[in-house]
Amino acid sequence: MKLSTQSRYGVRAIFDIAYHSDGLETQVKEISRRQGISPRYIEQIFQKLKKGGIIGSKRGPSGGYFLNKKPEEITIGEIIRITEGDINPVSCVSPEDSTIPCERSGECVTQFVWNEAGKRLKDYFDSITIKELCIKAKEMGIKKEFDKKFMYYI
Amino acid sequence: MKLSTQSRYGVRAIFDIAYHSDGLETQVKEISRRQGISPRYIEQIFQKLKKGGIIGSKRGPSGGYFLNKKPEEITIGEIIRITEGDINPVSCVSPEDSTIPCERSGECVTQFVWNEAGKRLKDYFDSITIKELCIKAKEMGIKKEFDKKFMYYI
DNA sequence: AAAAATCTTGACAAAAAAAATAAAGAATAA
DNA sequence: TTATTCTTTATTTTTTTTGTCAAGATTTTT
Repeated sequence: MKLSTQSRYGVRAIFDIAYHSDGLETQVKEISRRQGISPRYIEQIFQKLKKGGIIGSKRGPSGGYFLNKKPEEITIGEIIRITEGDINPVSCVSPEDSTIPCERSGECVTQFVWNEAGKRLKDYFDSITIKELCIKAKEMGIKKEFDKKFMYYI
Repeated sequence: MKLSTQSRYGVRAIFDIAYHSDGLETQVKEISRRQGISPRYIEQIFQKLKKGGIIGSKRGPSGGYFLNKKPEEITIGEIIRITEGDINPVSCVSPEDSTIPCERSGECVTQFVWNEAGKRLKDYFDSITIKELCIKAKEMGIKKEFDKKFMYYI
């Protein structure tokens, strides 16, 4: 009943881009340093999130990953669906597994419980956006770190 | 984000005792046959549930496992807490892991999200009892199977 | 008292999933 | 052209889950 680290890290990485770089190009290296996540692992997670349409990327110097949508348009649920596969406490009620429905479907009295639990999780995760995390972060006093490319020495 | 089979099987096994044997002594063999779960595995799960106080046991012929409480007093949440350890989508907010709180606690903006999600799951699972599963089973037309020891041939 | 049925305990093994690392390659900016 | 950064695919390691085994203890039945 635990979220995978890909989901947890994924949410934090997306938040990181939104909070520290205003959603603009951010290098894996920077996210890795700020969030304490292995850069290689972030890259792996970001490939999924990119396919999922949440982020885009640009190669080369001053490249990086950026948000494809505004923070208020990205929900936690959206991220988790991509990193986790789906949001359901059991796989026998997952839509993507519907090709192989549980063979006990007709006699399984617990099915509706798992279904309803999944529904509640989805409802909650879909109601929280990255923007709200940013607001929360500000409240918590987490310092914004501007990307070096925006810094000028005077 | 999936429940372990121990949790799913655990709930079904408890339901089985309540539904098919009215909560009285039921042999692992019978539960195994009805629910399609390996008898050894059921035994393993039942050891936890026994320590958790949900079921009791009696050895020897005509022995078996029985419910220590009425079906309406056993919640799904109770069972899952025993089989799963706790009900939380991440371990950094789990009470039992509080000895090793996440080292990023102060700066982790996602913590409250996982906390709240866990709370919603708990609220739901704690609101469903085994009795309700039994009612549901009757509605679904699942046939009650009386234990052989209550059967007399006339 | 003996035999059969049933739970008990702890260890063990197999399988699956998750987590993390690696390396060669392609694109881009300076 | 070179350094930087993402891309792709593979591999390795670790952890968790799932399941099995066997010897032992208890109780009922005969």
